[in-house]
This record gives sequence, structure tokens and C-alpha cells, in this order.
Amino acid sequence: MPDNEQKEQPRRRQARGERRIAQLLDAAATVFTTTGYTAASTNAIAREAGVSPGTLYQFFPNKEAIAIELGGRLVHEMQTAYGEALAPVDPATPLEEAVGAAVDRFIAFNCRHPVFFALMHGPDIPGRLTEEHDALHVALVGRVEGLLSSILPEAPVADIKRTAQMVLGIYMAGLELVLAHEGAERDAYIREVKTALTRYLDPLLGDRLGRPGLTTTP
Amino acid sequence: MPDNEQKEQPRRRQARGERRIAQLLDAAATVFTTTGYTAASTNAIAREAGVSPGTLYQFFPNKEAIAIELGGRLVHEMQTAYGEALAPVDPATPLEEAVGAAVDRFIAFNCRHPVFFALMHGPDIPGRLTEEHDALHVALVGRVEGLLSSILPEAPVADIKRTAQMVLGIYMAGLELVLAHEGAERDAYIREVKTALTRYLDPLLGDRLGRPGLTTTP
Amino acid sequence: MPDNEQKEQPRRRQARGERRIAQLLDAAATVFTTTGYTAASTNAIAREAGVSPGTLYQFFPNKEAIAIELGGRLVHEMQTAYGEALAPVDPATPLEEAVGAAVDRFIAFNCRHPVFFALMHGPDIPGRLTEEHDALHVALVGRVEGLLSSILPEAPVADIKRTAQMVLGIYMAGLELVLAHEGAERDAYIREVKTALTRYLDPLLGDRLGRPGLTTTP
Amino acid sequence: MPDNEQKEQPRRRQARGERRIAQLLDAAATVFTTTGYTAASTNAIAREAGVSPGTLYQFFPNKEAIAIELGGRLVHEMQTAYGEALAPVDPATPLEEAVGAAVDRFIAFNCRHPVFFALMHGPDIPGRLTEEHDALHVALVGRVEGLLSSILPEAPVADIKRTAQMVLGIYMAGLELVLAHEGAERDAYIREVKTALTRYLDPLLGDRLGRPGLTTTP
DNA sequence: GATGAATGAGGATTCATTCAT
DNA sequence: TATGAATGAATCCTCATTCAT
Repeated sequence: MPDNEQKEQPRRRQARGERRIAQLLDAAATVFTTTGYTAASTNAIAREAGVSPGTLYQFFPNKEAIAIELGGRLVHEMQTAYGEALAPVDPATPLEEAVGAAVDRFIAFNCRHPVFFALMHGPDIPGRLTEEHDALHVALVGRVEGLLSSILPEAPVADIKRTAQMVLGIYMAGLELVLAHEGAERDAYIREVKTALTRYLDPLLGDRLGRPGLTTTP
Repeated sequence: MPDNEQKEQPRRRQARGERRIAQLLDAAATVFTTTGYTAASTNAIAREAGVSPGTLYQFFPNKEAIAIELGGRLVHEMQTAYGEALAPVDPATPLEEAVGAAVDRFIAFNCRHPVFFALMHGPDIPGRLTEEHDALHVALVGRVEGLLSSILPEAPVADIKRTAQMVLGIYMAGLELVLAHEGAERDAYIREVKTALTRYLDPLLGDRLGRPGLTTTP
Repeated sequence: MPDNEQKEQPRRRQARGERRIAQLLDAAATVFTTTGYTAASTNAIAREAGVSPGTLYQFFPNKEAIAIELGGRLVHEMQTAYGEALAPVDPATPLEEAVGAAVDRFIAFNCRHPVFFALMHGPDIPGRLTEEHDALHVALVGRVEGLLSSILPEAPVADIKRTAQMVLGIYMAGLELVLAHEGAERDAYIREVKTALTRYLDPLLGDRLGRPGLTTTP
Repeated sequence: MPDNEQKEQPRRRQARGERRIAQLLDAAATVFTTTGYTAASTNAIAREAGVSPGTLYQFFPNKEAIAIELGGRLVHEMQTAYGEALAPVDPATPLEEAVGAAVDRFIAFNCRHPVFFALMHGPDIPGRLTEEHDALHVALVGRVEGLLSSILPEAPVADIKRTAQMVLGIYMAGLELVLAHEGAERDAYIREVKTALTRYLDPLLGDRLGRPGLTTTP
């Protein structure tokens, strides 16, 4: 079994590393959530993780790399654990129901991972998106585009893209409000997000019934 | 002439002070817009204004105070120069038209004062709003609330508040997209913002025609 | 002269600054001499100068800038206070005498400013000269070239350059030995430097007497 | 077979160890050459060698030890492979020829082992020579002393030492210039080094012909 | 012997803010 | 008022070295 040993040794070694990485990402999530991405410091993350700054830099070359990895894991978990929220929808499903289910899942996801919001609002200067912000954003917009395409296969790509951006924007705006409230008020905001999205999207689906549908570029 | 002197000295001083303040606020607007609020440094603002750091602190106790004052002036200008955008609407005006006009005015305002966006997205941590962010936000939400109230005088305050927050959120989300694009694409996004807001608000006005209207808290 | 082109107005304010700059350069000279350029830290320089790190950075953007300024001042002082050491030589002067006088002056200068040596041996990687090293070096080589040209006006530039580099190299090598010893031994090394340079240069002057002179590129 | 095993185990271990050491020293040579001794990091050396930092420290207690061992091996190789360059010279050989041959060999050696230069210019602070620098330096000076003694057996030791230091210094200064150039220019510098050394040493040999010879301490 | 995680002091540099002039 | 020097804690990041496995 020396073969086995040789194979497992690195694994074990990496095991500790993997644990540290997870630990550091958890700490980063906490700090990003608490202070925001820009104001977060790598030392604070290391402190939160209970390790020295040097240890952090053994696994991540800089702050952005942490955010990117964190974003990547969020997207991955979203796909695996919340995949249905973004799965193509049965065209027979009423829009209200589909939107409601999707929003519920997303809200649940974002409440479990509040860092998502902090990452989406990275060092925000409109037009100058940084990588990790972009990565997350692009990934999400991509999924929404896919969803919309599955419903409106004949719509022009440019329109789909725009609509997806708007949908994501409306959702994020609503999410901010949802996260800023609690209890019944939070629930009320969740309902508002669903309402806003449903109303925004409803007319687009018109063509399925012979109605005009998506506003197109002139 | 001592009387004269006493009167004129303060005036001159205030005049110079006002000029300095305006100069500093202009510089701050530039820096906030360029680097974002969090990353902006007071030294950079002073440099941009062509004065020394000490001078800056003669007029503002700290960085946040600059943002607050800047936000205040933005709100003030909005009221005076763009007041109609937030003025109570003639109930007879079609919603689409009213929203379209308001959005056009706001977009124009925000393009002339891009710092508005930077201030609204200050050190953004949901739930932990800082003063100046809050001030701007509260002011704007207040105006939107007023507008909605003028249209729906019977709606519960809580619902009005919620709707106003949503409206502002949707607008800001759209604004980010508008600012991130140019030319025809920008125009397309402006249209989308109008569409989204119109669709979101349209059903609320139903009671004026006997339709259900605002979703209310259960 | 170290100042940029823009500022001519503030004069007196800079008085304190000038003092600080001198103080910082003195401290830098001490630290560079003690630890060498590469190992010297800006914090150590600030500490040696009795100021905070921030103060140092008010006057110098980074470590290299300190070295460059220091080098510039050294060259300047060399020109003004030790100018004769590099002044064109009366062709009638016996070489031995001329070299002896020049070396004596240089040694005196370098003993008064031991940092000169540290700067000349900056972050030494042959081929990869850094700016401040280069600046000092180039300045000195230029002077030696001038000296040689004044003696051998007909020699090809390439040969003059090469000879100047060698002369400077031999001098610096000797200087290291001189600085590493004291008393009589130091004096003996000074004599050796003179001897080495005289012997190296003597044949070059042959053409003045009809002898072959400088070895030329084939 | 236990006997055999006992014998072979150490051998293998030593063999492996030697391989590791050679590997590490090669890596160190590369890094020292690239970044200079002071700026070189043990982690970088380990990385270059493809091993972990821990492994490096299993063979060397610290960075300086690596330099010392590297210097030792260089000296050793110089003795074995380039020994003739430092072998006592047949007094009948013309100086020019002897110096030319020696310089050629040394230059060849230094071009094959560019780390030599980096080590000789270690954390250079005149007067405060560190061990490994000293070791290399002392070894080389010793050999040059031997050479000179073989030619001038009656010269005082102090004079021999001084001359040897000067010879080494001139050579190192020339080497720097040689390494900093390429092609024809490099060749020209090689010629200059030979010239400088020949001219410096030539008068010393005078006593062999009844001429004064070495300048002595008064 | 080998690994790679861990350390923590120290590196350069910045920044909000204060103070003497 | 205005200046610009001064601060010192905090920033990101590196490095020689050690330690558990």
C-alpha cells in the first residue's frame, strides 16, 4: 500500500489546506458582509479566521482573489443546491408562480449567504467593474438570460440581455430592502419584489398568447 | 465707518468661505465619482480643489460631512431646478407619461451630477446605513412618498413607504445600467426603466378606476 | 532645483520642509551606509531622522527617490566643493601628480560622505542598473570622460568611454579597500590606487610624446 | 544482508542528500544571480528548486549558509577545473601572457558561473564583511597572494597582501563591466582588464631584472 | 527526509486628521 | 484663513524560519 500512502499523503496535506481555505472564506464572508468589500482588510479577515496574515497569503495572493473564489463558490452552490431556481421553466407554469418560486429560492439563498450582496456591490464605480464583481454578475446575468431565452426563444439577444440586466437589477434592489428589514416587513418586501418582477415580465410573455411581448430595439 | 467695516468683513469672509466650500464640494464630487466614496481620500479632494488638507478641515469636520453637504446640495438643486420631476402629478396625466417625464428629468439630473450615484452607493452595507447615505436616501424616498400619496391618498402609509422604496430601488438599479452604457444602448435602458416603473405602478392606480390597486399588508 | 517646475510661489513655508528634507537625507545617508541600500528600510530612515514614516513620504514618494536625491546632492557637492578634482587638467602636469591630486580629493570626499559608496553599490545586479545607481554612475563616468577627452582629444569616443568606465571601476575597487582600512594601511591603499591608475593611464598619454597611446578597438 | 542494508542505506541517503543539496545550490545560484543576494528569498530558492521551504532548511540552517556552501563549491571548482589560472607561473613567462591567460580563464569561469559575481557583491558594506563574502574573498585573495609570492618571494607579506587585494579589486571591477556588455564591446573590456592588470603588475617584476619593483610601505 | 501550513515581525506606503505658523 | 508639515495607526503584503504530520 505504499502507492495508496503516496496518494493519500498529499490529500491529507491538502485537507488541512482545504479546511483553512474554507475557514478563511468564511471569515472573509463575515468581514465582507460586515464592512463591505472595499473597506474589508486582509488582516481583518485573517484575524477573523484566527490565523496570521501570512497564512492568508499562503492561499490567496490578494484580497480580490478571495472575493473571486468566494463568488465562485457562491455561484457553484447556487447551481447545485438552488439549481431549480434557475432551471428552465415549464412554459405552462403561470408567470406569477414561477417568479414567486424563483424569488423565494433566491431570497433564501441570499439570506443564508449575505455576503453575496456585499460581493455584488463590490468597489462599485459604474462602468469600472472589477473582476470578481464582474464574474459574479456575469454568471448571474447569464443564468437569467438563459431562463428568459427558454421562455422567449425568438426574442433578439440584445433584448434578452437588457431584460436580464433589468431583472437582476430589480431583484438586487429588492434584496437590499429585504435584507434591511425583518419579520413581517421583510415578508412584505419579498412580496413587492415578486410583484415588481412579475409585472415587469408579464407583458413579455404575450407572444405565447399572441400578444405583443418584449419591447424591441427600434 | 466701523459699522460699515463690521458689516462688510463678515460678508467678504462668508463669501470667500462659500467659494471655498463650493470649490471643495466640486472637487469632492469629482473624486467621489472617480474613485467611489469609500476609496476617496480627503487629501485627494484637497489636492483636486487645489487647497491644502488643513483648509479642507477648516470647513468640514470629516469626510462624511463633505458627503452629507454634497448630498444636501444635490437634493436642493433637485428641488429647485428639477422640482417638477417630483411635483404632485395631475391625476389626469396618463401614468406612462408621468413616469416617462419624471425618469427623463432624473436621468438628466444624474448625468449632470454623476456623483449622485456614488453617494447613493456610499459605504454600502445593507442595514448599516451611514448618515449621508441615509440623508440622501431618506430625502428622496420622502419625495417619492409624497408623489405616491398625492395619487393614492387613501393608501396606508406603510404601503406607500414600501412602494416608494421599491420605486427608488428600481430607478437606481436602472440608473446604474444607464450610466454603464452609451448611445443607443443607453437610450434602450432608459426605456426599460420607464417600462419597469410604469408596469410596477400601473396596477396601483386601479382604484381610481375601481380596480384593486396597491397590494396591502395582510 | 529638486523642486518641480510648478512651484515657485511658496518659499518660506518650504523652509521647514527643506530642513526636514536635509534631515531625512542625512538619516538616509546614515542608514544606507550602515545597512546598504537594499537592506535599508524607509521606516529605519524615518526613525533615524526622528520623524514618523508619514513625514518621510511627504517629501519622497519612495526609497529610490531618496537615493536619487541623495545622489544628486552628492554629485552637486562634488562639483562645487571638489570641482577641481574633475576640472580639465593642464596638459603640462605630470600624470602622476594629476592622478595623485584627483585621488586625494576624491578619497577625502568619499570619506566625508561614505554613503557615496553605498549608493554606487545599490541593488547591484550587473546589467540591471537601477535609476539612482545609474544616475550617479553616469554622472561620474561623464566627468571622467570629460577629463580624458581634455587630455586625449583625438581618441575615439568609444575608447574614451571604456577607459572612463575602467578608471571609475578601479577607483571604486580601491575605495572599498581604502574604506576597509585605517591609519597607515589606509594610506598605503591610497597610494596603491594612485599607482594603479597612473600606470593604467600613463601609456595613453604617449601620443603627446609620439608614443602609441590608447589601445583602440580593432 | 542486514550488513549490506546498513551500508547501503546511508549511501543512498547521502546520495539523495547530495542530489538535493546540489539541486538547492543550483536553484540558489539562479536566484542569487537574478535578484542579487540580499533580495533573494529562501522561499524563492526552494520554489526554484522545486522543493518545499522545509526541505531547504533540512540542509541549510539559513540563507547565509547556502551562500557559504555555494561559494565554497565555486572555489573548489575553480581549483579543480580552472586550477591553472591560479597555479604558480613559470617566471620565464612574459607577464602579459600570464595575465592574459589568467584573465581569460577567470572570465570564462565567471561567465559559466555568474553567481560568483552576486556572491562577491553580497550584502556589501565596506568594513562589515559578512562571512560568506569573506570566505570567498579570502580564498581568492589567498590564491592571488600565493601567485604573487611565487613571483616575488622576497617582497614583504603586507605588500603582497595589498597588491593581491588590488589585483582582485581591479579584476572584479573589470568583470562587472565585462558582464554588463556583449559581443565586441565585451571583448574590448576583457582586453582593458588585461591591460590594466598588466600595467599595474609589470613594474613589480622589475627586481627580477634589477628594477625597483613593488612599492613598499615606508 | 519531505511536506506545506503556520508564524509574526517587518517591509513600503496611505490616510484621516491635527497643529504650528 | 490658509498652509503644509506632522502624525501614527492601518493598509497590503513578504520573508526567514519553524513545526506537525
